[in-house]
Amino acid sequence: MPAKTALDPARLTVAVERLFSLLRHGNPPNDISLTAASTLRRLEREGPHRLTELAAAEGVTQPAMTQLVQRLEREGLADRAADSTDGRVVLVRVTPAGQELLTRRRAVRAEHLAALLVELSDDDEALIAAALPALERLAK
Amino acid sequence: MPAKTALDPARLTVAVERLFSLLRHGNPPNDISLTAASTLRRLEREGPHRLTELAAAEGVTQPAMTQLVQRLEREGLADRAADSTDGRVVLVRVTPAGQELLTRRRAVRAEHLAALLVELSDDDEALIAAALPALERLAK
DNA sequence: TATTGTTATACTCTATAACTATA
DNA sequence: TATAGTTATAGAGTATAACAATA
Repeated sequence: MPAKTALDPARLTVAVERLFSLLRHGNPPNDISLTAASTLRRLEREGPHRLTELAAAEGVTQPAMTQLVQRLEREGLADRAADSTDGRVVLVRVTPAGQELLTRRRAVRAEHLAALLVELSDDDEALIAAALPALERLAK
Repeated sequence: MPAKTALDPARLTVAVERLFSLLRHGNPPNDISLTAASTLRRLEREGPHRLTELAAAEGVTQPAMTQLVQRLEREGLADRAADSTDGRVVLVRVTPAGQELLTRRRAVRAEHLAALLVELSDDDEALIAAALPALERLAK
């Protein structure tokens, strides 16, 4: 049990970039974007949001979120509702089709990552499993 | 030391996506793309490559790599050389400016990640440090 | 006036299809 | 013909600036 192990941020950064790239390239051909997936997950997890809230939460501009929601709407993954108390506000919601896509996407990615994991030693897998909660806290 | 800890691929996938997103949003405004960075790193690590090799290694199409190299060239981060034995071949190389950019980028990201790490407990940091080599092997 | 959201415009990044040049 | 690479075209995804509607 190491008391104070040095963690090299540059190495972790590169590892995260490479892992993400690997995961992305194992995607189904028509996978949605990172922001689209993150937005749908948020809507699933936390319920309907205003457009402005979504843009801030996802770290994109308001126009970018307008367009993202338009794409999600066009694909039937999200829809909009009016706010009864403020005529300016748009409430974005995930649709059942959007929820199904998230479920399917999780299954595909799990499968892909599982395929990568079989090439890893049990020890390595155990180390990653042990660090996963810490990584989740780091990712906030 | 757990003998057989279950590692949930879906959780790891989401953690990687969120970490990547976090790292990306902490970037300097004019950061190069994931593929551009990965390509430059490869050229720095392994020396000059053909365009086709780069495209295959980075998991993008040949036209996409043509355009990426054109952008890198325009920004002075890479250049092209002819192959003396095959007139069709283009050899792509990282320039000194490209190497400097990689160095600077590593420093910036390290700083950003370090800022995130101060909010993490020493135990969590140690767990991640312990898992880092395994993550690097997973990312191949 | 301030807030919420959209429209206009431009650039990066990617893909597929069609093409050119060399082997 | 096959291989290496480019050009043409289209769409996603992002940004900033200007605008419209509501509060």
